[in-house]
Amino acid sequence: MSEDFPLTIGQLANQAGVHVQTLRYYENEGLLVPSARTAGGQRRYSRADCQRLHFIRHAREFGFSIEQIRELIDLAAQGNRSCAEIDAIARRHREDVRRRIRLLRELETELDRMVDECAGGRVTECRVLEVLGNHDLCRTDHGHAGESSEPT
Amino acid sequence: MSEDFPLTIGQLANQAGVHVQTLRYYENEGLLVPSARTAGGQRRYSRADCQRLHFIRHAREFGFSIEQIRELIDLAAQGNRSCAEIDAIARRHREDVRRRIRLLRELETELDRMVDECAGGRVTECRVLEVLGNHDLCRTDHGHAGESSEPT
DNA sequence: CTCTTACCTACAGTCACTGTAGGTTCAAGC
DNA sequence: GCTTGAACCTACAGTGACTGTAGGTAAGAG
Repeated sequence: MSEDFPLTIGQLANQAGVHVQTLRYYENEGLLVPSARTAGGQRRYSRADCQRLHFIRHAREFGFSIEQIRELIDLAAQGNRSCAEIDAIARRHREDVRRRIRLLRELETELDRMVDECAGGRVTECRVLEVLGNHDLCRTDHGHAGESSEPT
Repeated sequence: MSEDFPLTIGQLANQAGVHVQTLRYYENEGLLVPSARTAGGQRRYSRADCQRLHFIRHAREFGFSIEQIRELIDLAAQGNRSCAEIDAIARRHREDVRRRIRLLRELETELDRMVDECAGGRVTECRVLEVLGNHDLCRTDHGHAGESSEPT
């Protein structure tokens, strides 16, 4: 299952469960530059590169942005400093997640009312269309709950 | 406050609280084609156009995608049909919202553990970095909670 | 008739990838 | 050493729902 280091891009992608293009993208973004290349220009990833990728992937699963991960990696490299800045990034992200949950729950409430009140007749008397056409039928000021393009 | 119809793009944008470019984008997408243009080529929006925009904006606030809104408008135009398809779109969307809430709550749990356990010392002993570097420290299989690029 | 404001089209940028085209390198088998 | 096929390379376009910009045109007031 485990292969010898250094790994090719395909071996690393396979091991980490990401696409080859994703690794090239991370390199472009300066997150994961392979520690070597062959004479012919092919990427070779060391064990440290591999650990770094796992850190990046895990942080992505936690919903941190590429930019935040870049900051985390930069801060992590200065082991002697206080970890206050790292904590601040994580706390800010948690606030963001909480805010998104709040907005989505308001949205769910409105969707529940809309869907449950529709008696299922003709289109002309559809409650869903009625609610969408008239903001006064909403209980909460759901304002901008669903439309922002923020990640889940 | 209210202006006479037909409205210019700027007047309509102002009234609806969207950017002028957004209206041009909706036209490109076939969602809101103004019912007239001046001899010089400037857009003029009727009262019906205005109502349609409010429908679109409200649906966007509900988190429906442009594609879903296109379908809703198409279905709404066939007033005599059963509204089952409209309900289905709304129900599917509600399921999606619920799934996103579930994933975000798992994420919040992990972030809570991570942030709360960090004692705030040096970077080298930072719990946040430790958790991100080692998936075994997670309680749940948060897998793909935070990384998908779905809208809030 | 001028001036300013608002409008026009067309295109690039956002985010975190994903997909494609067209060409090159590597490692294995002969 | 040579051939073959898989994996690799770069560069660029596309996703969704906008937002921002450049360079030019129309409308309406004075």
